Amino acid sequence: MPSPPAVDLLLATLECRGAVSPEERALVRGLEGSVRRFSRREELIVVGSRPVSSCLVTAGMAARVVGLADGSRQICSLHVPGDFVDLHGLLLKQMDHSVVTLTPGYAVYYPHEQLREITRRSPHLTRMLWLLTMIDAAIQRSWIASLGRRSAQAHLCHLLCELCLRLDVVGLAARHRFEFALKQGDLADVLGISTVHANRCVQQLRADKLIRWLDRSLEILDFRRLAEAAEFDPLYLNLHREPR
Amino acid sequence: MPSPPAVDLLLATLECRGAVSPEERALVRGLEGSVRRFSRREELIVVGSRPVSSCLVTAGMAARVVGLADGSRQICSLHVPGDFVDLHGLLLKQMDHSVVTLTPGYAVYYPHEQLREITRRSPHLTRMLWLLTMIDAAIQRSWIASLGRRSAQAHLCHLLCELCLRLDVVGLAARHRFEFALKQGDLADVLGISTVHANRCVQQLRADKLIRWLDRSLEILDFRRLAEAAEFDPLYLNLHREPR
DNA sequence: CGTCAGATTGATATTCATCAAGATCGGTGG
DNA sequence: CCACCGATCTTGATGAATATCAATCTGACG
Repeated sequence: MPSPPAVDLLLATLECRGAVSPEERALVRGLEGSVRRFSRREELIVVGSRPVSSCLVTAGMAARVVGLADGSRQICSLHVPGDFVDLHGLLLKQMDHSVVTLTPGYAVYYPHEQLREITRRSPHLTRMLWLLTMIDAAIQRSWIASLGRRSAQAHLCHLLCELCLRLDVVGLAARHRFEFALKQGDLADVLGISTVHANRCVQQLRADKLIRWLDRSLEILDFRRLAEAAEFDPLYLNLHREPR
Repeated sequence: MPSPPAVDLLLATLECRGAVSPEERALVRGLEGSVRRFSRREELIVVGSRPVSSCLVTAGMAARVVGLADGSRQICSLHVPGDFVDLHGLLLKQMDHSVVTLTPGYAVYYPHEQLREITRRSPHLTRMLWLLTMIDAAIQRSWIASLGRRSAQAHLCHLLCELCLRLDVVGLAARHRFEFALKQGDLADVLGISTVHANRCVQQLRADKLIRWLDRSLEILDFRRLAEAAEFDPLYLNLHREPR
């Protein structure tokens, strides 16, 4: 499988949030990144490094990871196709966390110089890139709320609702069904719980007939009930076009 | 007590992260905001609203809050003098959370139009404002790591280390001593635990002679040990000037 | 067939929540 | 001045959520 068209994914992600003019579209299409194929458990970006390019996922899933001294780790964001994993590296010079892959896939690295050029040429595109990083931050806030105040069970429901909508933006979640190739251990590192407990939460969702999850493919059987269990409100994903 | 000079605080926050040229300084000094005095438990920004200005705290402490249906709430960021609480409102149109005050203080509201004008006139200042929002996001990531993988005790240690350094940037934490007027219930909403448990964690820090906390004033008695207990690494706060 | 990673299950231990009751303290009306 | 009040802090007892440890089970694959 070759790498999916990176620029189309990026445009889909942008256009879901606001209008993109033909000139701006041309600017984005002018980006030239280097494609990288990855397998599971590769380090796309290393903590402490000073990247000179930003990494867009085009297939598969990656995660930002903070490692603790006792060997445990916390995943502080998940990235699906169309996501800029480290656009913030354009501003923050030194990485305070790593980015690792959770599944096989593809990524494209765009040199910061090209992105900076875009910020010089188009204030509106600059705002849209900034907006992408702000949506990222909004997702992090919702994760904080889940970690702090939701049960592990509700947290898992919330996560699945979020992923389904985010994948739908890039056309990867038709009929509430999407590829979900995480190991349960990775899921535990997202939810901040043990692998054993993560497994029990998954079992519960299966028993409640809320999801079907077999072999890397996950289907949400009843989105409404899942969203209710999680008090899920998609407002924070900014899935509506705003006037410029 | 009158409102502290807002622009100086903002400049201190910016200059701690990078150089500001005289012209840029003039641009910032040209900002005209409206001052607001607040007491505890006021809502500076209401969830669901569409702000037309961004709010800079100049004295006291404010927090972004997500409320859950069962009446509980999670604080997903704390804001100290010099912090733009909702700069992201410039990009994200509708607020996905509220901002409430945790202590009395002052805030200044800058109309988005003025901020947008800055982004038109100075690409470098734009990047610095963007950087501020990115530091905010980095702090949120570290909170996620604490919520997910640290004990409540270590989480509290980490929080106090962070606050001490952030307050030091604006000169409000000389000799590891700063005003900390949160109620223990608010602290619990930061840490994602119950008030009772928060109290026990505080007691423990007192018993270990790591802090003294009396009457709104908190002193860190042994920063090094506190940082060790938390595995605190200040890298994420970006407290070093980077070349433009 | 043996091996290995991952999923699952059961038993037990820790952490933290909840409930209830005092203790403390500043403010307030009489 | 003093009794009272509400908010907050503190402490103890008990229960629920989650971690940890240890097996077993499953399927992919050399």
